[in-house]
Amino acid sequence: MVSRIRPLLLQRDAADLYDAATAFIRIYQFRNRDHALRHGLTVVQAYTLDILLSSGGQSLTGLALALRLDKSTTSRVISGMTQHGLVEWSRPAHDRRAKLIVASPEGRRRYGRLRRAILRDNARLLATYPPPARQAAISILRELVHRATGASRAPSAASREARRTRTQRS
Amino acid sequence: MVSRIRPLLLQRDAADLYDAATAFIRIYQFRNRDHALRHGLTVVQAYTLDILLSSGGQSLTGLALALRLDKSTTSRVISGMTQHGLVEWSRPAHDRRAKLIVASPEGRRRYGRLRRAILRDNARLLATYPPPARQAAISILRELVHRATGASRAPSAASREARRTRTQRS
DNA sequence: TTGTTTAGTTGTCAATGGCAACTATCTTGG
DNA sequence: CCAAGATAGTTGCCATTGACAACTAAACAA
Repeated sequence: MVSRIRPLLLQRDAADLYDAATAFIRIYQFRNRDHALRHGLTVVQAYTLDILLSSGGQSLTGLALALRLDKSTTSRVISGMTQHGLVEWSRPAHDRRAKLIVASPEGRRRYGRLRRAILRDNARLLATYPPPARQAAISILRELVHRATGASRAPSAASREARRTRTQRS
Repeated sequence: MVSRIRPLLLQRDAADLYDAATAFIRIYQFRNRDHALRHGLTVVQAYTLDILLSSGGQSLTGLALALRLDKSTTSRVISGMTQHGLVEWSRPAHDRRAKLIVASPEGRRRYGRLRRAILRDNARLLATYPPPARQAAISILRELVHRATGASRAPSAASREARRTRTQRS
């Protein structure tokens, strides 16, 4: 069916991508976690604020989809963040079951500081690249994200939903 | 200390890298988790097997360092994996406190299947790139990992800080 | 109006992860 | 050799993450 000649090189690149991506993820994940903790946020809280700030506000269900978490987990996350004064919410007039969740000033401040710290790190990381190489790196990451989003879903309902929401958020 | 002219361009690229990396991490993380679960492993178990197989065996402390987990967590992970027949361990003759932990045949099998599944995914992802672009993507990822590893390690200071901050957080 | 669907919450369970306190085994300075 | 310290792992306790199921309340549809 498919060429017997194709594989070897592709196989090797696929393996290299796996190893590189794994390492990348682990490094950045831990780095981001350290940064978040230093600024008094957990990783999930930072993601939540990211989503709230870039979208201007979300329902709990929308948030759960964007975070790819269960509604129940999301509900508890928001409850914790409300207690810590990181988010605020109100009942939209047109649907009194729903919550409209937004970042509080304090949440905005903390996320802003966190983001700036990470950006400083990234700038240091990129500083010695020539700009075209920098942009190449970024656009390749974007491309991989794009492909992975479109392609490899062995779609649980959750993932399908998540994709839909994420797409319309951007 | 550094130039005031510190280019706007760099700022922008740093921000772009942040967004792209964040998206990349989230996508791959969830994809890997789905894959792992489908093959009867958790993410941590998959990483553990990866480390054990590529190193040929580890002490618990070494594993904890590689996984960046606390010894206690690692101990419990290994205990679970032992019960599930994914790893085996022995007491090295020269130190009867220590554990030498290795992957069991079953662990090897499952990890192998998981890895092959992910590689198939990656191959599909890369298939339509021309090989030089593929390799560029990979080497950029590697380079970023390399830089992040060499650079931003202030691990003890970072963790200490993080701990302190977390503690004083109400 | 009466189902039905939708938005969130709560109960329960398991896994993840950290810190502190503990046991058992080396290792070293006298 | 031996007491003191360092190391390797384990366990107790706690908080968070995460899923699933059962639930309440509000909105919607026939």
